[in-house]
Amino acid sequence: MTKPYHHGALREALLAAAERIIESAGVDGLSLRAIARDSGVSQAAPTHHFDNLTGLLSELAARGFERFSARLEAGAAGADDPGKRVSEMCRAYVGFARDSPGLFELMFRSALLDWSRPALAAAGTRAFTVLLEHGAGSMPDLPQTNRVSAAMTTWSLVHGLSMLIIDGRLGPMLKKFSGPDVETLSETIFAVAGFQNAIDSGEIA
Amino acid sequence: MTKPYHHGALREALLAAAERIIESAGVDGLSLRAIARDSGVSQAAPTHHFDNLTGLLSELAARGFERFSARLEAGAAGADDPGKRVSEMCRAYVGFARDSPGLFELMFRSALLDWSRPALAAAGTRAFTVLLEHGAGSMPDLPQTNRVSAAMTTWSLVHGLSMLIIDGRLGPMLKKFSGPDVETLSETIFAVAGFQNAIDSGEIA
DNA sequence: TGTACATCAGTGAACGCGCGTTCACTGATGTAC
DNA sequence: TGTACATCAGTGAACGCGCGTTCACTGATGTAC
Repeated sequence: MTKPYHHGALREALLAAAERIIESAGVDGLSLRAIARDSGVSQAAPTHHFDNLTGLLSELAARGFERFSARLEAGAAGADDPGKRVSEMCRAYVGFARDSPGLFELMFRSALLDWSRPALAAAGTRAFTVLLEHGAGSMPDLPQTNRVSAAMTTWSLVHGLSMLIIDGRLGPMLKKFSGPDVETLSETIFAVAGFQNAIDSGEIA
Repeated sequence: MTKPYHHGALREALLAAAERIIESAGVDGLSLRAIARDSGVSQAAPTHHFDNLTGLLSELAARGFERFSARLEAGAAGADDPGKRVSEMCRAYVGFARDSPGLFELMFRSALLDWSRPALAAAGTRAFTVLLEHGAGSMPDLPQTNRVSAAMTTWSLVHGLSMLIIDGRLGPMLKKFSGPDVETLSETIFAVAGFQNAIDSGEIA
């Protein structure tokens, strides 16, 4: 089997390579040249598929948000009690961040992305929609402001936890202060999120 | 007044320049050369004061953590009710992030820092201590694990909010979904943090 | 108080590096007739 | 079914850039006697 001159599916291959690199070398290790190298293609080849590095990263982030949304939904789908649903969604959120820390970082470092691209904007919006609908689904009668506030409180909580975990200093800090381990802390916070949601929805006065 | 050959306080000047650059060009715009340029000094001069870029950034981050801790303490000091104290500390946390987004990002991007440096490690630990003592100060009888959990829940919540605000996409998203504005949302979350703390400390069953 | 000398804190040129992007090109593919 | 030709998807060399760091140097400062 000889290498054909035309790759056939270089666009997909480049995105796959980019994800591989982002997870092994970090966001800052990503470059068009590294991606081309990893794909076994000349350094100029990517320009036939993407305007520039920002374009490639934006596409990668868009796909990341799609998978992220799907995972959040799958998490929420596994529970019917509203509080539990939020807890499970939070577990999915942090799970995604821990499984794909590089991709997660990319998705939330907007300086690297072009949010005016429709695919990315749509994917990002969808992720928030999932959090809003499943989190605040149990409070359809509340004013929209309150529903959004509740969703954003949940988002902030798990986003902060994810960031602190990914950054790598949370574990040592917990140890130093004789706190729980990361898993136990996460469970506590998932429970708090579910509980908080119950308060917001009026189930608990 | 002619420029003396010896600067006199170049070390301080370099750190000041670094902070100026980090806030105007972002963390990724920082380089030793840019710092030297901004300080009006040759590009090789910084090596007489810092081992390398990581050393300079670590020192800058350490000082950032000092100011951060002081601000958290000042916030907490302005209130005596435990819940209020936590709320005010959260306000200080987010306020710091919004006032110095570049510095804040640097402080929480450990890939850029050398946490084995004593000054940085001490400053980081101190920040957590402040959060722990003032947040969980009202629950001295609780097991240490619970106190740390409570402090970390608060930390996660405001850290997530800070990150989302700084990243710049929260505002547009709130608008798109007819949510509250950033300030109102922040106030809500500060209140939630105080309330959550009251629950954790056992004041509310 | 003077002076020799060590040390400190700068300069400016140069190194090699990886980067994004452009360019003229060429091989492969698809399509109109 | 053949064939001419346009278009597509690659190559490889080159561009200019900013970077961290090293080097031999020199001016300024401080100190021992």
